[in-house]
Amino acid sequence: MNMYADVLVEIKAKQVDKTFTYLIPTNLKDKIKVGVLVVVPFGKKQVEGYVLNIHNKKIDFEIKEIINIKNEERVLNEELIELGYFLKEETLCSLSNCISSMLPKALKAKSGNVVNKKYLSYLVLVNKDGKFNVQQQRIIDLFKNNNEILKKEAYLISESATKTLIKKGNIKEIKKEEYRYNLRVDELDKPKKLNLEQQNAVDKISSYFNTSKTILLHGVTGSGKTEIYMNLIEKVLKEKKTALVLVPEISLTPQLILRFNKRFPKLIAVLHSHLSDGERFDEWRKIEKGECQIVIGARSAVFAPLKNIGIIILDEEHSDSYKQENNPKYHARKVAIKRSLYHNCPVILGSATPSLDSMARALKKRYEYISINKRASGADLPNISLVDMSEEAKARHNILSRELEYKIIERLNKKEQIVLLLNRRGHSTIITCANCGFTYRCPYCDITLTYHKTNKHLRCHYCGYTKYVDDVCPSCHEKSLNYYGLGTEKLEEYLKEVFPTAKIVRMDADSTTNKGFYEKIINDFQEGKYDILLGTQMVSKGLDFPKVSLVGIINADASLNIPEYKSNERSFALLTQASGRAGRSNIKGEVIIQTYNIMHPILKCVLNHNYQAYFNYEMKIRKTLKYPPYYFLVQIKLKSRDFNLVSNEIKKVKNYLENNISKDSIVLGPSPANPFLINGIYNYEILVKYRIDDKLINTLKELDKIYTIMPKISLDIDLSY
DNA sequence: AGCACGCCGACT
DNA sequence: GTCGGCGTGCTC
Repeated sequence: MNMYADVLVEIKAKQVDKTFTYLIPTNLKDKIKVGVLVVVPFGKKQVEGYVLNIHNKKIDFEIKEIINIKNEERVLNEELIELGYFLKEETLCSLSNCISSMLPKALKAKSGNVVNKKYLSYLVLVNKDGKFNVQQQRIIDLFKNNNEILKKEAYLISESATKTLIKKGNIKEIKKEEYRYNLRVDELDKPKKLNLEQQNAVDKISSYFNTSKTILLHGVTGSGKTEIYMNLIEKVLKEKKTALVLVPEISLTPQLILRFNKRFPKLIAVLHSHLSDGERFDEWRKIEKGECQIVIGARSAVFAPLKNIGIIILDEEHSDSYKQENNPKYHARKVAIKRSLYHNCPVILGSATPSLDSMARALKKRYEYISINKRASGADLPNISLVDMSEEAKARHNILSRELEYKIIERLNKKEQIVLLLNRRGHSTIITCANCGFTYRCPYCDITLTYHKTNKHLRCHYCGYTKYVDDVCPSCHEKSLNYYGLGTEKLEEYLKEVFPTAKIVRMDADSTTNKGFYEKIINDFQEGKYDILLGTQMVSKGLDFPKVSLVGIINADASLNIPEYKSNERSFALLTQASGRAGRSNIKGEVIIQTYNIMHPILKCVLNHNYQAYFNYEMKIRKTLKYPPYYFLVQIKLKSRDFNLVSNEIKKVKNYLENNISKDSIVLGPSPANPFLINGIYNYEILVKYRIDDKLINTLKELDKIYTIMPKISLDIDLSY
């Protein structure tokens, strides 16, 4: 009987976003399974593709044969294929785009550079009898304590003697696969004794094992959530099931990985962006083969090919990093919940500052809700106070307020540590000529350039454009450039001036470009090699420094003033999380927040550690303005290098939407996106707010079709904006 | 995405 | 008369 395979060819274009049927040649019949990669003829070309289905239905059109199988091991299982279709529905991206974004580069169809397995050569003893010279005997003796030895070791004694023994048939060479990423663990950790609140949480969550319940675990900063997770994982392992742990990229520190490894030696596979393609490939296959029962990783690890999952944990569930910003624009939380339905296992959403979305669902009883109100160490939450910077600026203290400066000196004297948050990198953000008013702007984007003093250049933080700068104005040639706007570099410079004896380290995207720098800064700070750590939001996430007693937030307004509906939510989380770095162990913590908006309601909530008040306040706004979680929101962006084209088309998009969706849905815009010009491309956006709209998705698909065909313009839809 | 087919302008 | 522009449409 003829067998056929439905193959998804690896062409990302939407015009070929469907499977093509091929005849399976007899010589490949037992090798071709659902989920393997194959090479097929496609038009005049050969392309790679994924086998998504095998059947024997009669075909009424001409058909070609599969040329070859690329890899005997399959790269997709049934669940991942199902997830691919799910992603396509969620994001409106092509299926091949969705599927390839779930896989490590090495396993994607048609990956340019081939990633191979790594092998090590070993020797095994075949026959220990015979006449040997001294070197040969020493090699034979190596096998007294080992069944197999590394070829390298035998070569250390003598390469030629080793080869002679192989030739004589006394020993034999075998190749074994070697995984590239391995964490060595010298000491093991025993479970810590849980406090009452932690134990209650564990008990309650355990009662939802073998159900697909989503549970929001709302625990204050430092409440010991990691310990709860590890306790739960232990129970899951006892049931012979596996665990998937997701954390934001930034908190996937070596410390966290080590902590899990000490507790669960050899059971952990790690997936994050700092692995090489080879390492990621190896980690993936460890998981696929069932050699690791626990996966810990960032966003894309939500697709890890674990079987028989017993629990899925999303730590810091409010984090923006769970949303993929390029296509397919999925949210890891949604994928996690989808997977929990497949595996019939609970999802734990952990956070000190739950997203409004999750909290609203918890209140509606869609999610189970568990809260922890005390820090595990017994420490109190830090004291938070606000400083009015408009007063300080009058006293010429516009970078550090007198209060914060005084408190820093106090901590330096007591040999306690300080963390300072300034959410803006570079030195100065605006460079203006005092003589003629010239301001440096990016030639490709409509934003001002940021000055980076370390290498004396200006940089665009959107497109990466850089330009050297001297102190002469390019317009009037006077030496009259002024550097306004505070970034981390300038803050560092200022701190070194004010506290000349303090040891200061800066952590931001610029100081951590080299591999391992991030890790090194964290380690050094933890070991007390520095007194002050300053940086962007990198310093606010999940780090645990017991000796930090003071956190200073240099400019709380930066995040509050961003014109986006989520800016309050982001600000509350950022400020609360940053505050949570203070006083985590036995030293009382204190937080100073500097602001020009001393009356801002969000700041008041942060000040009082009052999540509930913040939640109520923000929900009221969202309700009035018809934003999520009361309404769903879709963002539609239209982009082109041709200003006239995109300005005309965006109006047509708006008309088309208004005529083809429910009358109850609200179309906002078009308005220039922020920023309007990026890298020479003009960006417009339209937002659609809706509750129930059964016409919307099809209308969006139609629009998508129109603009995929139209040249020089592209449409971008974000369904979970 | 590629690549062929196809129908109109400017050239040896 | 032909060479070549890129609009349209198909790929199992």
